[in-house]
Amino acid sequence: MKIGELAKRLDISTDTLRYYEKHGLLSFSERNESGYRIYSPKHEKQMQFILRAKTVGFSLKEIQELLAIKVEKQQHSCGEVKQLTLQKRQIVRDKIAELQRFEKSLSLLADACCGGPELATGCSILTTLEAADDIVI
Amino acid sequence: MKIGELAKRLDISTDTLRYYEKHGLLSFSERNESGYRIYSPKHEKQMQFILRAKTVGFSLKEIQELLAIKVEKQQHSCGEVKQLTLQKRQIVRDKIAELQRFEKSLSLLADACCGGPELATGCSILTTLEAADDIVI
DNA sequence: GTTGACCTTTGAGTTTACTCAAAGGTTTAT
DNA sequence: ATAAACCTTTGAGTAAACTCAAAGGTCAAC
Ligand SMILES: [Zn+2]
Ligand SMILES: [Zn+2]
Ligand SMILES: [Zn+2]
Ligand SMILES: [Zn+2]
Repeated sequence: MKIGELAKRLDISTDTLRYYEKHGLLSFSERNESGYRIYSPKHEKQMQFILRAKTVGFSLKEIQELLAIKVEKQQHSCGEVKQLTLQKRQIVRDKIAELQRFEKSLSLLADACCGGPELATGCSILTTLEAADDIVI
Repeated sequence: MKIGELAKRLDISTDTLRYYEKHGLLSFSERNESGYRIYSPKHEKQMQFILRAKTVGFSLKEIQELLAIKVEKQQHSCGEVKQLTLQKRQIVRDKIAELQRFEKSLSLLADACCGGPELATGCSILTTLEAADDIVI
């Protein structure tokens, strides 16, 4: 299978496949006489792992760590894998918490503003952001 | 007030102040005979607006729009300001939703893994990410 | 036998918000 | 007078994950 076909099957671009190879995520493939990459089902499986890991929120760097464990399963423990997963979850939770603070502040701002066609001179959103005391957060 | 003093008062770096000026967020200041930037309380107020807007989640680009409205309040309506705020809130909500999907998937993965010192050969996290059918999401 | 759809590589651009370095001019303190 | 602590500009680097362009080789079809 050449790169175009694999890309179509995975619904990603050929650029992405070359990018993953270059960055150590996708194993090198064989090349035919013309230098074209020739992929096997093993490569497709590996890509599915990568894409599934992305789906659950892992970054490419984190996926690299998972892959490193995966190819040397004998050298690693369940605990290591779980730790990576829990670490990631904590990062995600922290981001959620920050965004929820944003959401709350923005809601407070929006609720206090009439949103009408009046001039923005007295807009409570602007005046709140100007205000010296932090009402917002 | 020179740049170092303003930076200290705002607890940001002088680089950041120059960066904001260069990118159209902070108004140009006067310069003294030596070419040093000299800031007035007006500039400090403006920076406080910017920093407060950042605190509630606005990006620098969005803050530019807010500032554009703010300096020409007569030309703009409350509705415009509220719309920017609601737009931002929607972006934030979408991001939260995505992260919550991540959080759920990661929790499912973590809960299914024993996390012990066993070899990772049978780790359910790895096998789930390998699996052909999408149990995860 | 040439068009068009593939494939190759290298290198640069995108986004966001800074951060740092280099090379130099100015002010303040001793 | 000289060292330390400021200030200036320009330009480059960072993270993350691609994405695109240029310039060219390969292959199948008509
Ligand atoms: Zn109003
Ligand atoms: Zn308003
Ligand atoms: Zn286990
Ligand atoms: Zn496990």
